[in-house]
Amino acid sequence: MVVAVRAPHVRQTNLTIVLDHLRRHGPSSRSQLVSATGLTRSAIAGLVGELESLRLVIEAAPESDGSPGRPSPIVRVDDRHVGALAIEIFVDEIGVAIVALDGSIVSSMRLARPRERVALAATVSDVAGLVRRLERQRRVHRGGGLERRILGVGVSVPGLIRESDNVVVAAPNLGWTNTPIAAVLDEALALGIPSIVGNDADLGALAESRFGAGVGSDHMLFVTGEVGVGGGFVVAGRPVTGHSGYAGEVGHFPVNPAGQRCTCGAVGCWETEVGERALLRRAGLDEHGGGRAVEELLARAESSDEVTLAAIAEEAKWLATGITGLINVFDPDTVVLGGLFSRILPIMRDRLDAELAPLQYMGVPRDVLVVGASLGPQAVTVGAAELAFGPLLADPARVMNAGA
Amino acid sequence: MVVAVRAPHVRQTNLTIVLDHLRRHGPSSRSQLVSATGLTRSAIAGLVGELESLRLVIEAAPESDGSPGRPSPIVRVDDRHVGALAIEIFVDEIGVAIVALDGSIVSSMRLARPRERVALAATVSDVAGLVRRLERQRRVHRGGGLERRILGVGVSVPGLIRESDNVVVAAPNLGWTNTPIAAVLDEALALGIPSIVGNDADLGALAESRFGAGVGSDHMLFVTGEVGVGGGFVVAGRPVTGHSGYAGEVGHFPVNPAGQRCTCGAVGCWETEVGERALLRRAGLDEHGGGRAVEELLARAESSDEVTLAAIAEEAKWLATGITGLINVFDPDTVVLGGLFSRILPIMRDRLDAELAPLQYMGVPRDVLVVGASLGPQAVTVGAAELAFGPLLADPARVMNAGA
DNA sequence: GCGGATTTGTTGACAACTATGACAAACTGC
DNA sequence: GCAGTTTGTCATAGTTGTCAACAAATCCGC
Repeated sequence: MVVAVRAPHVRQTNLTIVLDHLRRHGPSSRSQLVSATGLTRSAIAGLVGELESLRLVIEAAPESDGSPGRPSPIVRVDDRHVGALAIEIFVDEIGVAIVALDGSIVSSMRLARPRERVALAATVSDVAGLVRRLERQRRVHRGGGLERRILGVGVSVPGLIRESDNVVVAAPNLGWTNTPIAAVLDEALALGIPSIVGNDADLGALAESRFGAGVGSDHMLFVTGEVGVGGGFVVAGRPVTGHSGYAGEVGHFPVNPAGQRCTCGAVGCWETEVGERALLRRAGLDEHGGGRAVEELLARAESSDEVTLAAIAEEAKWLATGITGLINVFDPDTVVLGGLFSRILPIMRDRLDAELAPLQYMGVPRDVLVVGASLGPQAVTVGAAELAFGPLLADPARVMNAGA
Repeated sequence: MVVAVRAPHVRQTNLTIVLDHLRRHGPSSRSQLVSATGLTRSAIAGLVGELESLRLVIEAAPESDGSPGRPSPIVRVDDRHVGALAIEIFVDEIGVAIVALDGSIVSSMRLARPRERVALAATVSDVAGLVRRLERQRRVHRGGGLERRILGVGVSVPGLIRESDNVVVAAPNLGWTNTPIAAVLDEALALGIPSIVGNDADLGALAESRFGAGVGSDHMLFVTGEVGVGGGFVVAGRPVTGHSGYAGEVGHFPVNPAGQRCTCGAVGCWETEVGERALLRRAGLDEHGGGRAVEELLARAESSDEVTLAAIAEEAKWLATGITGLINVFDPDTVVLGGLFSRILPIMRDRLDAELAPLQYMGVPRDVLVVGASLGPQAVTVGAAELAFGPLLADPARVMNAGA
């Protein structure tokens, strides 16, 4: 059912647009907001005033910029009063963080863990413990200072997430199947705020598009090399999630029918040719060697080891193959490479460009920017927080008035 | 610049929602509109009244359905007063048609043409001639009857279209490059209505999603087998066009690096393995034999010719490979197969299902419906008209009041 | 056939929001 | 200090959907 628009929706939408503009473009004067939104001065005054009373933005004294006329007050996002709890679940570690509305990480904690503790119960217990420690730390640091309202909980999981009920349908590396992580976590944390769960690559894509290398892009494709390969497509700041939220599983995109069998059962998936395992294998290292093996590989590349450089060149070739397919299907203006891919990008840049050039469709120049991610490992943290901030951004007044 | 929402936008949006609902779900009573949109009875009364005075809908007498209460008048799309001109440019023929607001084809004409006339000038001159003949026929048939206002011109071209200025960037089968078809056509037709150009596969996707096999689907993927392979993805009734309008070129999606060289220059594109040329080649027929060769192939399949059936089975295998990749990337709820694929679907159904089953991601059931297209060759006609109706659907009052 | 229950259309008062225009405030440049 | 320019503020007006009350049209049971 398509819900129609009602009169108050106008206000809600315009509040969102102003807040969003400030988050994306940084501090702006009121008059800049007027020209950016097309609204009148009075409308902007009302909207900024309401956001200010919701403590979501602050107005600073006008600064004269040398041009004639009365100077306009500067409005910026107020990063002091609200926050999101970002929870990251990886195979080898878990992390929790408090993220402010401007995307900055206020405080965070990480915990390495042995493979025996990846099961649901152990994971949730470890996360709850970490959250309690973070809370204690916050209380000490605050020292009578600011109370930051936590508005949402965003959870990153390396697996397939069903959007409708936040269930982890499959997370092969964790051994989870149909795991109701959100429900279990909500009970353990008892914060009274429902968690929202997302796929790690999708969250990375979201963060890069809003605060990282994808800022300014309309149609961004994010491809990240972790143990496997993940991806996400973001149109106009919104992730394309697909019917159930499973979109972006580019790792299992068939590129080589003569290739290797994938963990998913099919043959020749993209992630059998690119990503950590494929690269380590080609470089003659243990493909299950994890982070330590990757560091070894990068060191060897640094010292121009031939086998290693050849492996990276091969990686570039297959990366280009898949990216070409995705460009033909999605037509992005920017492709952001994350994770392992962004680390080896400087080394494989030339080869990658050379492989991409002739593969363009019909000789038509596609004008696609291929760049490395700029947020690094923090992308997932920020992305999880963005997920948690979703309701606030969609309807600022409702969310802020709810718990006040 | 994101334009903010203003008060009149509410009405515009609600008019669109009501009109759209009637087009998609067929005639509805006012009370059905109330529950579908969430608006009040008074609001619906106002909206329906305005659409009626714009001559876009008609209200029929209430029909009692046996339930208690006052019966509600039936509202349906008025298909008599407005229309779109759909122009289809193929390699071997061109077609023009008048399509009503409800998606029905009012009148149409086709013209087969020799390969010598595919150049821009000859094409436009042939199209203009055909449009004039259609106009004459309309005038005769009308016989003092209804005047149908033509609100837009939609043009289908088998090539890459730049959305921003309706230029055909590349149409290999026509030999066109950077061809400003819309501008030239506007001058030749002199209708005073700007043409909007779309890719044939994208238009087929749009039509199937609104009036064909994709009705009711939220996330539809359309894959059509013509000489090459085209595709389109439609989310919530809107085509995903990409940054420049090039999205959906699934034919040049790399599936077999050990395969054949494609006309685009790359190796192993999907359309080297599936589509008319690939199928004819495998069946031992002339791959450039066109429609006649396809009919021969279908006849042989009918009489259970072994080579032909093996070729179709191979087609099913490669079709499944590509579809799997697209499902993993897009997560559609429905995949609609068009063109050649829908014709051979009954023959390859079992093989296709068998190939698709094990290729699902991580053993998670994906619950994707794979169906044949239901509009046949009319899909492109209807899709071109939908493109032309775009402005009307986006703002009914403005468009109808403009030329009145 | 008749009255009650139910559903729906209509009408007018109301609320929410933005637009408009007049005026005041704050700055630059001369 | 004054003219010119830009911006904030305020009151008023216009548009649109909501709400509540009432009228209309149907079904059902008697």
